[in-house]
Amino acid sequence: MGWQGRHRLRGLGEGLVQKPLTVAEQVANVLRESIADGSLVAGTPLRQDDLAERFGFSRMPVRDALRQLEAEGIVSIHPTKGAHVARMDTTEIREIFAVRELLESEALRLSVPNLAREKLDEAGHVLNQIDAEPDVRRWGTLNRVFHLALYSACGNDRLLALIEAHHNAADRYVRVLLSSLDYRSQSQEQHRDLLTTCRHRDAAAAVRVLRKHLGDGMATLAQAGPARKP
Amino acid sequence: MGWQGRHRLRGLGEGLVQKPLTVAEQVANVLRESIADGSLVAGTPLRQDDLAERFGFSRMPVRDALRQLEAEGIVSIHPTKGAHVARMDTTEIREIFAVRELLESEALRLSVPNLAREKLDEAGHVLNQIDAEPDVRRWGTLNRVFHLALYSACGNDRLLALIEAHHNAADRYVRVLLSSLDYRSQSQEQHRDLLTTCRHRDAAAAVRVLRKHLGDGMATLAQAGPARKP
DNA sequence: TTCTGTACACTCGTATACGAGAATCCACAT
DNA sequence: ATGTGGATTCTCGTATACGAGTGTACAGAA
Repeated sequence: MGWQGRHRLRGLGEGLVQKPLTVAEQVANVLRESIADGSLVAGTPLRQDDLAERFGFSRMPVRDALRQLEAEGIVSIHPTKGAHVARMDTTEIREIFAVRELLESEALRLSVPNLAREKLDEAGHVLNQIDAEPDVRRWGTLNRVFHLALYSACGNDRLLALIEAHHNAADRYVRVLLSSLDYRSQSQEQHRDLLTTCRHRDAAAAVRVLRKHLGDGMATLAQAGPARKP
Repeated sequence: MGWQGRHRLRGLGEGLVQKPLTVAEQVANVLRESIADGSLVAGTPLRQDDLAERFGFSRMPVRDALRQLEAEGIVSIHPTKGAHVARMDTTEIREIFAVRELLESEALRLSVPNLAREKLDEAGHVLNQIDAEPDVRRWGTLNRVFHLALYSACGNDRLLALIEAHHNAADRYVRVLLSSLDYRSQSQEQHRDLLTTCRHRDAAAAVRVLRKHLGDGMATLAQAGPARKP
C-alpha cells in the first residue's frame, strides 16, 4: 500500500484554515483519495486497528472518518463485522451514471449562460494539464476539476455537492478506463467539444455532448464488467 | 422537549433485525424524526453531553449519530464549536426544491410505466390516511411514503435514496406549511391528480402535476420566509 | 475421514478519562 | 460608565479500557 502518511497528514490547505481540520477529517480525506485513485480496491477490509496504527492515531478519529465515508457511499459498514471499501456491481454503476447524467446535464444547462470567460479559460487550462500529466492517479482529480468548472455557474451549491459526491463514488472505476490510451484520447476529444460548445453559449449542444461523454464512459465500464462479490 | 425516549429506543422493526441496530443508529433515527417533525427547530444546539445524558448512553454513540446526520445535511458540525440543527435560508430552500424537482420528475417519469396496480392502490390508501390523520407530526412521514410509492418502480435505488434524503432535509420546513389547512387541502388535491395521471399511465402529465406541486410548495415556503440567523 | 462442538482469538461497539481550545464572566483600570 | 484583561468554566476532540458478538481452528467422536 502506498498511501500511508503517518503523522504527516496536514499539507493541503495549510494556510487558510477556516475550520480547524480534525484528525478524523484528515483521515477521511486520505482514505477517500486512496480509494479514488485505486490504491484501495473494492472489497478491501478497513480494520479500525490497522488504520489507527498506520496513521499513528487512535481508533476514534478513524471511526468518525469511516462513518463519514460510509455516508458518501464509498465504504460499507456492517455493525460487528467491520468496514470495507464499497463494492459496486454493474447495476450500481449504471445507477450512478444515470444519476450523474441527470444532475450534470441540468447543472451544465443552468451554468452555460452564466459562465465567466475566466472559468472557461481555466477549464481549458485543465485540459492541457491532463494532456501533459503522465500519472494516471491524478487524472481523476483533474477530470473532476474540469467538469465542476463548467458547472460552477449553475447557481446551486447543493447540486454541485451532489455532483462531486457521485464523481468521487465513480472515480475509482473510471480510472480503470483511463489506463487505456484509446479511451483517454477519445475522452479528451469530447472534453474539447464540450468546452467549445460552452464557449459558443450553446447549452443544448453542450448537454448533448455531455450525455454522449457520460454514456460512452458507462457503456465501456459496464462492458468491461467490474469485479464480482467473492 | 417531547422526544426523550430514554432507554426505550428500540421499538420499530424489532422482529426482522437483519443488521444489528447500533445505539448510534437508534439515536440518529430519533434525532432525525425529532428534527423532521419540528420538535427540534433549526439552530437548536445539540450538546453531546446533554443528548448522552438524556438518552442514557455515553457520548460516543451520540457523536456517531451526529456525524451521520451531518452527512445527511440536517445538522451542522463545527469542530470545537459543536453541532446544531442545520439552518436553511431562503436560497438553500430554493436549491433543495430545485434538486427535488429534478430528481423526482425523473424518478416519476421512469416509474409510471412500470408501476404495479398494488402500488397505486397503496398510494391511494396513504392519501386516505393523510385525510384521516389529525396529528400534523405524522403528516410529513405519510407525505414521504406517498411520493416514494409513486417513484418506487423507477428502477434506480440510488435515485430513490437521494430523493428520500432531500425529503428529510426539507420536511421540517414543509411541516410549517401543513399547519395551514388551506395548503393541506390544496396539496391533497394535487396528490389525487398525481395519482390519477399515474393510473392512466400518462407520465408526461404526471410530471407536470408534480412540478406544479413542488413549485407551489416552494413558493409558499420562500414567501413565508424562514427564521434568520440570530 | 468427516462432522461437530467447544474454546480461543479477533474486531467492533460503548464507556470512561484526560487535555485543549473557546466562550463567558467578573474585576480592575481608564 | 465603559472597555480591557485574565481566570474560570464549558464543550469538544482524542486516548485508553472493557465487554460482547462473531468467525475460526482444533480436537474429539462417529
